[in-house]
Amino acid sequence: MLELRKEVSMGIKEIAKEAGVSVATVSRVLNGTKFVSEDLKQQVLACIEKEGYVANHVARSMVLKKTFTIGLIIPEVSELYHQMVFSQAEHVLEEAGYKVLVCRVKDTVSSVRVYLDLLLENRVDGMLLMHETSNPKVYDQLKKSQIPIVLAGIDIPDLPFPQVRIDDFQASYDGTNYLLSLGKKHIALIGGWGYSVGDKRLQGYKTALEEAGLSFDPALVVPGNYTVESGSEAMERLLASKKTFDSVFVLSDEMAIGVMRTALDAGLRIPQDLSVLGFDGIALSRFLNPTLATVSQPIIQIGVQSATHLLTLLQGEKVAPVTLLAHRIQTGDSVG
Amino acid sequence: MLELRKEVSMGIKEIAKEAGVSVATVSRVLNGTKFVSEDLKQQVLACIEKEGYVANHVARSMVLKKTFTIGLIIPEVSELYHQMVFSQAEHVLEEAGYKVLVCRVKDTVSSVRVYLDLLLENRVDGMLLMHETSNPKVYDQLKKSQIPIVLAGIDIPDLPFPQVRIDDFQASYDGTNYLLSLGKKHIALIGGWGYSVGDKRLQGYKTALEEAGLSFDPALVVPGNYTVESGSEAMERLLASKKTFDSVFVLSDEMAIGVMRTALDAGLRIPQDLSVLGFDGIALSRFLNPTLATVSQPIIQIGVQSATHLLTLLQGEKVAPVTLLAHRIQTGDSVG
DNA sequence: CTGAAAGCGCTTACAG
DNA sequence: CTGAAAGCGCTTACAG
Repeated sequence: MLELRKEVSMGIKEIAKEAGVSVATVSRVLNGTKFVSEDLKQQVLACIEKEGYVANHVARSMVLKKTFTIGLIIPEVSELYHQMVFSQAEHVLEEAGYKVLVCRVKDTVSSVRVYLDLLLENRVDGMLLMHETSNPKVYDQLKKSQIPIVLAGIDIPDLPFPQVRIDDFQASYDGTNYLLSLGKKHIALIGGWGYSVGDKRLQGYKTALEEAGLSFDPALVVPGNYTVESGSEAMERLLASKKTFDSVFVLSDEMAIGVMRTALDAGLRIPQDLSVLGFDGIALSRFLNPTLATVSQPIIQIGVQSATHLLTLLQGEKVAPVTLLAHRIQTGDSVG
Repeated sequence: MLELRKEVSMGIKEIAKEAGVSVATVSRVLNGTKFVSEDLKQQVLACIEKEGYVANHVARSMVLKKTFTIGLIIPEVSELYHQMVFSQAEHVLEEAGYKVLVCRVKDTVSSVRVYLDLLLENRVDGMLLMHETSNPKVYDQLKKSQIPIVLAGIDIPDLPFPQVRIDDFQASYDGTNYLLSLGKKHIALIGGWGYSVGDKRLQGYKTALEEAGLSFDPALVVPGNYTVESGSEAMERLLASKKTFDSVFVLSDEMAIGVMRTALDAGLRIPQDLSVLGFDGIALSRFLNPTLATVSQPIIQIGVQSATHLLTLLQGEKVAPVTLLAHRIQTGDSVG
């Protein structure tokens, strides 16, 4: 019992007493901040080892005014793409001694605000934003937050934070042209609208059609929320519309999985009856049946670069306002 | 400039001064811990609003000796299954006012120790362990840690912490019998060995074969690390072995995806030439082509239940040492 | 090189 | 109902 209580309450002060030194000295050997004579250092280290002392980083954070924690705001849907970006970013951050506090946002606007408060109250040193929001109040709060923030894979024009992403207009334009180049005339589009990235992709699609002299048919544009399930539902809606289409451009690979499943269930052959082009280029895409052709984002780079930028900001230096990374068309058997 | 400096350093003390009350009073309206007269409360609230005061939870954590943070140790591979369990657990924890600090372990033993130190130093209130380790030192450290811990989906017999999981022996036994009941005679097995859950599944497989009067062929048992890629490689190894097998039991759905891809590339028809049975029952399994038959874990329940148990422990109450949840066979077109 | 002491921003008995 | 004051476990000028 006594043992347990000691275990819990053991602090720098107790160590200092046992080692016969001051707390300042213990702190110094713990952090290596200043030279401590070898013998004292050994005494302290011995006591720390003996008592199984575990440093208290919350006390440390308080005086340092630095928590070594990065807040990450990430949408809960579209697991695979965001997970991969997150995973890469986390490695970089971890390497630099930072922890990550993840906030997975369910799509409502209010919850972003809640998470933002949470992160700010917990005094994160910086934030990585992977989720667009259109709430002006959240914008204001972000601007006032006084901490380094990087937008990864998204574009919020009103926010003065560095962005790391692809050119979504161009990527969608290229994807659409890829289908056009294969002779497709009726290209359906599935994605999420009403926010910057989605809308830019919609524009890229429209522009490509226009330049090809094809008319834009709103009935071929169906919303989806980036989950497999929503891809499936969007495809059902397209089939139910009785519209003619020879291909579908799906703005996430996960939705494309749902689209292909529903198409196959409807008796369509891919790509003979229907070509399916995805977006993201998740690792899984190459393992699907048929393998998925997709507009591939440089996922690893987005993660690594946005984290690296954040670290740079954390050191008080500047980074480019927009870092545009290259997308590319990944071929696959789903298009032909 | 003055504005900014105020913003940053604004604390409870400044609010108190502005509102003409004591810091104790501000603290009380902030936390609702004690009755404060309506007029004082309004004054304080007005100042907080006006100044955009953001409470400092690190200071709060220090005095409360409670961080409202849960540490989660999760393997980095096998994203989908663990991600789903994590996602569910997080919802429950978040609902109860806890944050989650995620540590994604790359499979080495030493890194578990690093993460454990990290979590302990940051004074997490409890931990959810989803990653088995066989390092005795880590065991000791865990036992001495004095905080509530729950094992989610894993089984470490030497550790006195509540477990929430399926019966892995039985699940594997049932899966193998399912294939046997369809007349399969040569069942290959792909999974990860050398730790409790994997070994139990191997035993279930062996026992089922034995009871069926079939001999166990070590050459049909191939290791994989639960990623899609490793499933693919394992299948390549099986094909290269020139062994005869009519079915393969793959101990994660993600590996099964890799297995199917490689089998298809080799010209095998699924399930006519080869039946593939997965394990986990991730949401994606129903969208694959062919749809994946799998031994389905109650993923949502594992996540919810383990988090709920942790909350119970956090309140000082006890929970059952082992909570066994039901698995079931999910049929699919990959088996026939 | 080492120590005494102040202070980080809160909460909470303890008085009044 | 409200306030003065101690204390949570550290770090770091400031002296010596």
